[in-house]
Amino acid sequence: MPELPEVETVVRGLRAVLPGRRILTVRLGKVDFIEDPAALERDLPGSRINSVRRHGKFIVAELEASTGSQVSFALLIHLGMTGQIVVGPSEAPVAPHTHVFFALDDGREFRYTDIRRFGKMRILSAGTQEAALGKLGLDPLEATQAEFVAQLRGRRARIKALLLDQRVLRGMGNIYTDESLWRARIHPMRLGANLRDTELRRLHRAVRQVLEEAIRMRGSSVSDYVDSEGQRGSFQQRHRVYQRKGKKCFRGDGLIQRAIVAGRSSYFCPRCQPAPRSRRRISP
DNA sequence: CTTACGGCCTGGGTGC
DNA sequence: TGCACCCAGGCCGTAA
Repeated sequence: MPELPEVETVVRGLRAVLPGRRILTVRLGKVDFIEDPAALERDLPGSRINSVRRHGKFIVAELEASTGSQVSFALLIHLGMTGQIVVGPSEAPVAPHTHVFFALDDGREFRYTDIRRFGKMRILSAGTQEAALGKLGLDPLEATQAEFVAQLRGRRARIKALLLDQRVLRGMGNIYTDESLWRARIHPMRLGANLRDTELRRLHRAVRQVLEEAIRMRGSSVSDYVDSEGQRGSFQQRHRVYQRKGKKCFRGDGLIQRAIVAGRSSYFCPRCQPAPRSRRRISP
């Protein structure tokens, strides 16, 4: 499942091959995950890719319309759960569930494959970019400790839900949320408002460490994630809690538990990550 | 306004 | 062999 480190790895790969390239033709398969397929077919052919960047879990390719016109727009891609982008020779065999093909001016082809089609693709004109991306919260790697703490302090939702909320922090998903909470020794059901500042600072450090290490290891390949060169990541070898239910905690004798928190399966060590005092429903 | 929750989309994996 | 069921991330509607 592509989260921040996987998307960052894909973006770095694309950045090595796409800037300067021109899109010659567009071919589409199933289009139900594309906001406006006709816009892709209309605007992309002849356009030039100026840059590629990551915004949370989104990939943003900045484009310039065909020769001379100077009109700039962007292609926004979200990989969802199973989205993959590969840039390679146009004669390479086509993977199943490949629904987008861009022929590039160096003879290669940009392909988007997405088994479940939970991904999203849309064209952003200059005016709509802020509306599409402005709602997102802090980048967890760019946020200072003070900004991070300020964003979570006083919030009454569970810390797991807050970390997953893209309006609070952009880019965290289920894996890195659980791994960060384990490192910070914070139970996923704790409420933001009940965390001490020292705990929030510890969490900030844990989030940064986990994400940075995961990026160095080119992400986690749990099921089918591969980067733009078709390479798997290796951070799954460093997972301490994710999908380790019943196994021994790396820090002691605790056994990793699984529970649904914020509607997501969550893994944690009940010994290192003490549960909040369960003051349940007080309804009459 | 904030939070919680259920449902929806899709299809591979699992278990019976 | 078949098939019901689970699950994933984001989003939306609804309720408290």
